[in-house]
Amino acid sequence: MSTRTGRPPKISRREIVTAALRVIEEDGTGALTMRRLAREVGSTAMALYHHVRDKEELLLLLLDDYAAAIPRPALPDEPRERMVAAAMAMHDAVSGCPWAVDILKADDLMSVGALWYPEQIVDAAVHAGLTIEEAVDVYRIIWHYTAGEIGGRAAARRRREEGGPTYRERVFAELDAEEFPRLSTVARRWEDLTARDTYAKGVRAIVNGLLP
Amino acid sequence: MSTRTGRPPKISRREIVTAALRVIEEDGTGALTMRRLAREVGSTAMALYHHVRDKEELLLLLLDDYAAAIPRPALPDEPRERMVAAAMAMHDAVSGCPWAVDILKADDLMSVGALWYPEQIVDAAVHAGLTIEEAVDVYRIIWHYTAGEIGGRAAARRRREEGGPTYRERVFAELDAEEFPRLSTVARRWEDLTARDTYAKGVRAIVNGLLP
DNA sequence: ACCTGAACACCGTTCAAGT
DNA sequence: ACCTGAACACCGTTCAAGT
Repeated sequence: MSTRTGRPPKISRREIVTAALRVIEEDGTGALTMRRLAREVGSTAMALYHHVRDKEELLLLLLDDYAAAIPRPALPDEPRERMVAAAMAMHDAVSGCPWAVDILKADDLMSVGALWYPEQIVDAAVHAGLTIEEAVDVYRIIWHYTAGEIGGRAAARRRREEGGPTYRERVFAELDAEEFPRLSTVARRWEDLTARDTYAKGVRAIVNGLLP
Repeated sequence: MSTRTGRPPKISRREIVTAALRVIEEDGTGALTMRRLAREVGSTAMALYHHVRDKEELLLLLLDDYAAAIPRPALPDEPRERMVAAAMAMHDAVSGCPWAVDILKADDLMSVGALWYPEQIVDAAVHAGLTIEEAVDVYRIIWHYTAGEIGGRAAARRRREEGGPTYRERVFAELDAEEFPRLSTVARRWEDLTARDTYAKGVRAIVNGLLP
């Protein structure tokens, strides 16, 4: 029997997390401030601190909530293909919330709700003949690659939205063909060349390069 | 003959950049604020805006300066080995300034001063038999992996310095062995397993996986 | 041309007080 | 127990004025 006393809560963690996800979805991760979030749940910024320790804990909650909600695809049995498929599913999941990379990378591992991906990758690697230690290495290499790819793409999009010539464009426009013979031949096509999605190609290379 | 008039400058771009690098070296990238930097050069925050457009341009200048100062290693002739060596040199260079990842990734390419690395990698890839388009893909995959690895390691170090149990530690302590059979067997060794430097292993895998 | 001080519009977070 | 308002200690940047 619950006999807790005191003022009944006006807002819940659930409400806060839901509102936070909505804010990010609508106005991007930069818009998620404690004050904005408070306004969103009809309260004050300081009330939030009664439900989450600080902003970092909030982001962690957010991530768990988000990750747990994503459906898990059926994976092929063959270990190689299973690793690639699990990596791509992980990539898709995190692509949906690029802000998560900044939280996740701190521990080079995902939140509870997202541990399914590393579990699958490590398990498949062991089935492919690696030791558990090697399998962990493989997972981490794949994760670093995934985090780098998503981080890069998120930053590129942000830059594109801001408009105006990027630093790279300025640099590439006056590239010295003597010093950079290869880069100068692709300078004008760089935008197109780098717009292609090469994630799968990279994952396959890593998997093929690391499995016996 | 220079006949420019007006008040003579008290501070120069050079001075600003040098001071900024010193601040970062001494107190980390988080300590680099316009106000702190101004104090360091004996001026006001607002005076800085007469020499750099905004903080982003300052960071770009910083990066160029830093990258240009790094000595370039001699690379082996054999294309595969050259790619690996160039990637590792790039990794070393950027490791020295993890803050650079955030600037660089926006354009998935480096500053002028650092263009040497992609040039070498792309060139070696072409010598290994790839088309220029494929070579650019390889470079980008390597770069994403490199950025992810450095970003992850920088974040891990930051976290370690802060002390206290990480989120991962808490999660791993109560990991369900039924749901995560693989991860739970390595949970207690995770710290050690992930402390190992696997960058070279990853780069070799990518190179071997992508070259014919 | 270059520098300054005051001010703007923000942050995350703490603290003492209210209900 | 939960919420509030005021305040602290910051940010990057703009603007009008000085030399």
